[in-house]
Amino acid sequence: MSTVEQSPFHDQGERSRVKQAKADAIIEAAAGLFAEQGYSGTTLDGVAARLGITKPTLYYYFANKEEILIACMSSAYESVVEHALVGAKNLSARDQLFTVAGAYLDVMMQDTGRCLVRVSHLDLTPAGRAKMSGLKGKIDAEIQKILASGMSDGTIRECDVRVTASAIGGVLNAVSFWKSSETNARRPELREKFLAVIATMI
Amino acid sequence: MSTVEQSPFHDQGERSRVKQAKADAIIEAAAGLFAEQGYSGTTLDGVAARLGITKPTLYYYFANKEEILIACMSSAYESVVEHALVGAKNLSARDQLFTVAGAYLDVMMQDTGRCLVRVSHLDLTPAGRAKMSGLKGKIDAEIQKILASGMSDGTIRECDVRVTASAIGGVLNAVSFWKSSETNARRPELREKFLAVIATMI
Amino acid sequence: MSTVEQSPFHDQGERSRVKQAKADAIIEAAAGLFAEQGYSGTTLDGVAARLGITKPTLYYYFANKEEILIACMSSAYESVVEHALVGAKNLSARDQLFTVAGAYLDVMMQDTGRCLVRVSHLDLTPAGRAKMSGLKGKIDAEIQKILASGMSDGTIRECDVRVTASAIGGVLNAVSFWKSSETNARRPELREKFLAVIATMI
Amino acid sequence: MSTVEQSPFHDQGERSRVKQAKADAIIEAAAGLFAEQGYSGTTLDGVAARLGITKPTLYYYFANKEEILIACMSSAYESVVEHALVGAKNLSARDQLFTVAGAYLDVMMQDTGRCLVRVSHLDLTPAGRAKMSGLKGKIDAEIQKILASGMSDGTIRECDVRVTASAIGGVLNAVSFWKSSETNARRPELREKFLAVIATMI
DNA sequence: AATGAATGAGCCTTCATTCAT
DNA sequence: TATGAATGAAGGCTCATTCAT
Repeated sequence: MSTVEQSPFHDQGERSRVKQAKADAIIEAAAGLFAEQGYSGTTLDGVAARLGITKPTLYYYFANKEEILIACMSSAYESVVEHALVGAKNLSARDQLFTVAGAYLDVMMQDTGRCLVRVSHLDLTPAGRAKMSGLKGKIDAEIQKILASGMSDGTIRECDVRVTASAIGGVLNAVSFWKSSETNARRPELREKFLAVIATMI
Repeated sequence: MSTVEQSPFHDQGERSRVKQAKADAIIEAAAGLFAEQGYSGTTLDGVAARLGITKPTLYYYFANKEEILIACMSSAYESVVEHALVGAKNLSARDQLFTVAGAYLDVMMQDTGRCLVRVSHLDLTPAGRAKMSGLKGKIDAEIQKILASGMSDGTIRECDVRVTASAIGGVLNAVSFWKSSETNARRPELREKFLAVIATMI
Repeated sequence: MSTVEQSPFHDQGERSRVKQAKADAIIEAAAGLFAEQGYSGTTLDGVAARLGITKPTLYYYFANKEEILIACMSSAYESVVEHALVGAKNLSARDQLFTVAGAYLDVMMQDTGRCLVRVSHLDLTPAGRAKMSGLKGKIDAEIQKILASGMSDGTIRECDVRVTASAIGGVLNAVSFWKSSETNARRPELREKFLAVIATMI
Repeated sequence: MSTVEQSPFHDQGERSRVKQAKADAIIEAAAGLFAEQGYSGTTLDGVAARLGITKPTLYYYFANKEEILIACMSSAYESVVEHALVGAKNLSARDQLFTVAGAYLDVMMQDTGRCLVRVSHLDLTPAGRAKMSGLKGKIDAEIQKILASGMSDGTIRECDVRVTASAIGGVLNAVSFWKSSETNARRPELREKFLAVIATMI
């Protein structure tokens, strides 16, 4: 209609933006179902139906079911990494840990995050499992690193870093089992309360 | 009760004892596979193969695949309940919590316990899920009760019991993700270290 | 016929000439893939990719996948007919047979010809199968006719024409299974050697 | 009923004989369909239906569709090898060739043999293709060997063995394209006539 | 003239479950 | 008590084909 506002042809950016948006919609829909019904309990027909599209269309955006799950999980992990790194500099180790934990908690109260815990890594092929374990490992390693540096700068008490990191991870994962109706209603409050628990642990 | 107990034929008790032993073997084998490969990644053929029997034989001992999983999970839960209740009287709330947590940790370092966490409740039918949630809920409720009484008797610090119980559960679950080779080698040590973490939380 | 031929706009002739050239390119690309991977092993995506175009574009030139295969096969058959009929008059029946066989051998050492043998007629719909069987039948009938007339003019020995024609067809088809690297390198030699075999048969 | 005639339990031999018979029935049914409709035109539902069983049952006898095809092809090849080797000793090279060719022709007038030609090796996976090419190669090599020895003992005229073996193979394959109604009715006659053609070639 | 996007149709394969023996 | 054999049910994936642009 408006030949001035933009080229009559969708420019590449626009087109790929739309495509990305659709891929994101698939991720969101799939994550919701994975979290509700588990991975093997979720059919691609179900995912497609939730989006009002047909199953083969999913294959236009993703290679297969596992890729969709990996996209869900990656999206969650990336969200943690992204938010955790912003402004994480200049902070004491203790506060760095709160930053990471807070980011993790936020994600764990969303469907993509819930996939991380509710869907077992065992549902992935060895290749996919390696990929996801890599991401999970990065966060775990980051937490261990922070714990260690906190023991140096005195902001975190002495502990076995592997055990403590594992325990902290367990606490963070715990939120994902709360009913989404409750996490939706009390997100900031739960975030603070779980952070308070973490505070006692370090 | 039965004067026929010395009959030359296998009496009921003997017969059911043997049957129970075989059922236990199935549970053990299945739990191992469920923990290694996930629920849907485990086939009944695989379970049977591990036992050197054939698939239909499983149906002589269990109604269906889900029943086997439920038996695994129940076995784990019962082990917690059993060990946690022994001598849990007369203890301070704080020590009661350690008793329960310790029992839970012990279980979580075995295959049946690992099933509790590695197999998602989403893999169960609504009926089975309700049953398992009931058991899980009992333990969670017990922990909450202990926390509350601990806040009364002063052995546990003030906290939001639901959040804290959830967090403690998360920590306990975390052990189940450790490689079994490591938990086998360091079981008592890890038990103590994780209990130490719990100690900081309450 | 058309005075408009020098029009500044592409005239019909030019336009269809270009279109025909593109259709030929599709035939060539498809024939190569059909010969390498079989009919059902070849996807239209693959054909398009080999040409650097996209799949729907193929539908501008051909109604469907089968039409492309039919075009490949027809192209091969026509090449035989064309070359076999040129100067086939005035020859002895024996030499007419060599003419046809030689033309057939030439085609069978190219991709379109290979399609005739490597792709089964069973991959065609009944309609397409009838069409192709018609062409194949024409050549077979021609060979039978030549054999019969050769038995009359004494240049071909007595034989069961149907069986001999079938056998000759078998020999001709055999070249299509030679690796194309070898037929490319030894085309004239192989042509002569196979013709020599035919010579012994008649 | 008769406890004497045989053990009350099916003995292993009997059981596996029945199983083999069923597998053979599947091969026969599948070969017929593969020959009629091509490999990709044949569905396992179709094969099962022809046998009055259900699709999954096929998987009790064969690992997958390709294995069934391979069994068809192998059965045909083995039949050739088996019949060709019996009494092939002590014969002149020329007669050895007739023995092999005759065995091949017999097979090519049956469904399993037709699969060898009507189903393209391109429909097989690389692994399966290698296997089948191996068998095909063995027969081709045998023919070449016979041709060579025939050139030595003077019973076969001088020729390019590779080309001639290829041509002979082509002739033998040709029978498989004759309508089965006709090959069924004229089997011995066609056998002789095709052998007569072969006789002219060597 | 060409393509991005979407879909209909279909097939192979897997597996828990059953049943006759 | 145990198993060989068979099946129902279902899901992932592929691909030729269409259509709006």
